[in-house]
Amino acid sequence: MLMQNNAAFEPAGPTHDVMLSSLFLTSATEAIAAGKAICWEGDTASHLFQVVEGVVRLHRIIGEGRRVITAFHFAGDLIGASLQDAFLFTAEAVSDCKIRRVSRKSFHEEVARSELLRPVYINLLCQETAAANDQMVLLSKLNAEERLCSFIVKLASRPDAQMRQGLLRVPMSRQDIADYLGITIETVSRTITKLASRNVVVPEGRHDLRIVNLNRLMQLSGNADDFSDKTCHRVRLH
Amino acid sequence: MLMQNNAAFEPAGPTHDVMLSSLFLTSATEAIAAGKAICWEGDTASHLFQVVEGVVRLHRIIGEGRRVITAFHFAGDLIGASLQDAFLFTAEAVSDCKIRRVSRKSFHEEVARSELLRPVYINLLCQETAAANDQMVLLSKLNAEERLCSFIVKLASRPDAQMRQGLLRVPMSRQDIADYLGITIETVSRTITKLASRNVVVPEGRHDLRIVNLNRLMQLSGNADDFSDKTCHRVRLH
DNA sequence: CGAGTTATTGACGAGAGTCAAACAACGTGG
DNA sequence: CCACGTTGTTTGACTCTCGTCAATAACTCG
Repeated sequence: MLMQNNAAFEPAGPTHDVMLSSLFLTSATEAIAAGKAICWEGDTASHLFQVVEGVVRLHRIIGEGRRVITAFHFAGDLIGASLQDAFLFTAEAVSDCKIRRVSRKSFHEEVARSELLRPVYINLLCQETAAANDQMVLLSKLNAEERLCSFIVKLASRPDAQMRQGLLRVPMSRQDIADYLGITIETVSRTITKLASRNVVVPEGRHDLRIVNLNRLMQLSGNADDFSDKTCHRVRLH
Repeated sequence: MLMQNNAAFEPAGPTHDVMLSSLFLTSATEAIAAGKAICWEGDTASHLFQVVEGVVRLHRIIGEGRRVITAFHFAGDLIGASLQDAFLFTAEAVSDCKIRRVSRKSFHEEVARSELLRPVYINLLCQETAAANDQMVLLSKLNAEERLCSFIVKLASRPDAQMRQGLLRVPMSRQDIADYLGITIETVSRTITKLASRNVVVPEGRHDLRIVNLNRLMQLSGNADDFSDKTCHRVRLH
């Protein structure tokens, strides 16, 4: 599995963020309380959003209460860049968030106008597709332990991961993690317990994980080969 | 599950195809024998391809021989539109194929130059993401029967599906289907047998399915609600 | 501090995976 | 055109991972 970028959750790379972010700077930030929705699946996608602070989850509901989380978005990320007419997901704040919004119309006008912005935007779309492909691989072929380990590694690999002394912040609930990884909350729980007993990661409260053995964690994630160079050095434990 | 377009396998819509296709018309068609590769995962993505004839599968290999097929591409479809530097998949001919190629460089130059082509290209990228999201939902939450039914419905919904008297051509092997749906070849086989015993679809040879009860098939695909209007009328049995 | 929510643990079962054997389809050469 | 070998598919028996249901425990927040 090729991880072509470190942006496994969010599509935007750090350098590019800055450029597209400029389009959002004119609009005021809105505060979204944890659990509240930002937009709804099926609604007309009249706006794009940027996460300024906090974490957002995108999900779909299919029949009798089956929920699939298709992505998490973090500070700096754009939401809705790859939409045509309607939202293909409901976006909700995982934690208390601050967001900005711009109309889809003006966003596309600005992008169409600027020779500089255009490749950045296209790059963003490509990264979104790549991230979706990675997730397809995870959902197709990895077992529960591999899924969870690869999730934790990705979280820990984020440049803005709030980690000190190997303590990783996990803003989302077990249910969120389960729905993102295509397993149940019980399996998430059991897998964490198993990893803890083997001293790979140890939970500290509901929203923190102590990363005890990062190498082991990466091996267990089932993409050991890929994390060899690029991703590895991004993970700093202190 | 929202199916925002009929292009579930291939990202390009019929009207748009024509426009981007024009970029390929200057290059000669190449014949690719069934089973032969067109490009390899990890290689520099120096070219984009268009399928002129036949069916192509995109796949990734992860550790000890686990293969994931991320997409099938049919006549008219572009391969590699969402790539940045390297191929994120290996592309192979499912059946004997004809393809055209253009260099990524010239493709992007042409797109950048043309006010008309640009939105078409962006549209294509968005549809690719949407298709990937649909697949994520399938892989996350549908059981074997739902996966297979939704696969068959998608195949049958293609405008160019070679169907007469309810006979649907299935160019890919059971193994291909299994690797695309995230199940095993045995499960695919057993599920087809079960569907046949219930008179929903009946296999005729290895590469044809008789669609006996399309409504039932759509119900079983687990997205019954969505296929109600849009997709339904695209499926013509005769 | 206590009610409500979220997470963990246990017991059990079902769906899908694995391994292996039989079978059918297809293509080739006699 | 049929026999044969190869390849792909189906079926069976068994296993195992993960899902389900239910009870307990831990955390959070007013």
